[in-house]
Amino acid sequence: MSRQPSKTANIREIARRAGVSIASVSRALNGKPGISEALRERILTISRDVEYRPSAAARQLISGKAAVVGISLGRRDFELRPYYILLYQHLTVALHRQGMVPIFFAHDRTATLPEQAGAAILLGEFADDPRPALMRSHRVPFVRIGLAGEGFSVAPEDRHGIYLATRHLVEKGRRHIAFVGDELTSPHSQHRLGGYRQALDEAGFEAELIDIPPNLDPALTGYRWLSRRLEREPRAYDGLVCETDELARGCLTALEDHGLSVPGEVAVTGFDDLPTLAEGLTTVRQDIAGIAAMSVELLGEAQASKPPRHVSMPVELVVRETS
Amino acid sequence: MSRQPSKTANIREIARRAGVSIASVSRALNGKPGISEALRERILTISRDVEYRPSAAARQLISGKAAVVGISLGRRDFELRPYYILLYQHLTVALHRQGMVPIFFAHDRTATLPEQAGAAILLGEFADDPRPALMRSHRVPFVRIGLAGEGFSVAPEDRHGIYLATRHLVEKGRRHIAFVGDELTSPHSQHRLGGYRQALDEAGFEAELIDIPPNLDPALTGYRWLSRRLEREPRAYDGLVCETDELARGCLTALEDHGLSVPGEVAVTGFDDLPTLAEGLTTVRQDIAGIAAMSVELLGEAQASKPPRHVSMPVELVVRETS
DNA sequence: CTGAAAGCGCTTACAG
DNA sequence: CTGAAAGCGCTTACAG
Repeated sequence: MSRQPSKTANIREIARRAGVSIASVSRALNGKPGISEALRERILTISRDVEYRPSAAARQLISGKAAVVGISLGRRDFELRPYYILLYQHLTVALHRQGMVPIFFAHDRTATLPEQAGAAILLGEFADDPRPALMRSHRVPFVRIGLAGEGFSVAPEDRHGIYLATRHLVEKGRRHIAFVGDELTSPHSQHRLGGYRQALDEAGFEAELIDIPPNLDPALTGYRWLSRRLEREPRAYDGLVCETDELARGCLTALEDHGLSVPGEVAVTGFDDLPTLAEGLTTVRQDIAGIAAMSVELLGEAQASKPPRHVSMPVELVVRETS
Repeated sequence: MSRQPSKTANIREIARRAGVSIASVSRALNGKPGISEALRERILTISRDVEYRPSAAARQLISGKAAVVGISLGRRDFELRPYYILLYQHLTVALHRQGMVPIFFAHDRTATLPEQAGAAILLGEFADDPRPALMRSHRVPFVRIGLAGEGFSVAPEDRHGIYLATRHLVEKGRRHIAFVGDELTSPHSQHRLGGYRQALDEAGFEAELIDIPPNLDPALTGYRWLSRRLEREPRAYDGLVCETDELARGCLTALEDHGLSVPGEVAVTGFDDLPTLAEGLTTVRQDIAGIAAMSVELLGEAQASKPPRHVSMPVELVVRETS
């Protein structure tokens, strides 16, 4: 906004400033061997100073195989959830910044990814997911988002986030705190559930789980489930730790329809901090843009055959009106 | 799948086959002047034969301004709806086929689009939407999806689709058919509502509208609304024409919870034919991939300053178990 | 009307 | 470790 878009500096400009050849700059930038550490450092610094952005076009032209990154969406239309849309959004931006081009693949189209893309980002992984093996057999470098595992991966601190939310409710004096989750046996839920259990253990309280069957509409399903529960026992809980903001919204609506005040009689927390959806909701914020950027960074490492690693992205408790 | 990906023919290959220079091929392909009609025809024929695909990378490299297309999402987190995700998916693929690169812009980030992209696709337009004016003032060619209007646009046959669904219920012998919509006063709803009214008029029945307030979770909101209505008057309707599959899902659940059989006592239709969500649901199918492809085609026309046009994409009634 | 050549920004053998 | 040069596919002055 403030600064001129300016003809973004290219490799030649960096070479000029560093007083070296463009070949050296290219090597430094791409982490290729055959260059001294000192020179690499100097070049990297300069490229940062001039806010160098590689030209996707040029890279693609050379590689023939365009710098196309296939973004493989999750099974069971998990991908049709708000959280993922935000992720897509940031992923397209983060990839473009690095001169890469995104193409989306519905889960059942992922078999065609290797022939159209040179790298992949896997979303919504599940148990026995065939995609990692597929990528390996086609030698497609990939990063997965959401779960730690073999190879490169990025995930928010699920466990810690739920731990923070639960402990927050304990500190607020809540004693009957239930955990509301969607398919609690899934590996993904396991982490969040773990954080809940830990906080309750520390407080010496009993855990109580509300396991919503996997569903396309968590808010509606959560609403119905909680409504039935409250009909039988209106005072069952004074705190609800929800696995997602959507689930929290469903619970909030059910509480309202049953005349229970929030946070007076029941406190509620969510997870994700989605725009609009999390308005007024105490929740755990994920840095979705950060996750996207980190994924792309790791993808670069994967393409450079560096040793795999998992990165855990920090989360943050955001206290609003529901607790 | 069947044919080898094969190194796609390039401009040089076409020149070789035609026995001319690559400059002539380029001119022919791009409709540039300075080439005889006869030669142009010959070259065009050959390029068709070899299924020539221009290299986006090379073109971008030259134009400097990359073929970056900003996809601007709608207001109020409309974009967080399943339908749009499918659209994004097909849009990324369609753009890539034409050598263009997608970047997503959240609605409130659209102001930054002109400096980052050379063209735009606008989704989820609303009344007094400032985006078209913004694009014009920055001379960014654009296409909008979802509503006819000035300039280029693509939309499914909303009106006709709902007309088909409503007439279908009439033919099935339904007499008390209500229309369930989300924010019925919006321009988008107007079209669908029009199709409903037309079919009822033809049958000589009374229209009845169920207007769900605009909401982040249509399924839940529709569920609650219908539940209350059914508590007062269980036999109020024998047919429900829903504006979207999501709304239909909410209604179906409400009917189930009230012990009403579908389609025995009440028939239900949706709109969109979303995967999983529309399973077993009688609905109106949109050709989302077709809409995406057409948008990209029109974008090409917009960039070439051709006269603006609106394209209406056909829809199709899909009869399943709920009617 | 047609062609030979330069050049877009980058990577990568090939020399040194 | 470092550099000069070729080349990815295309467009566009510049000559003819």
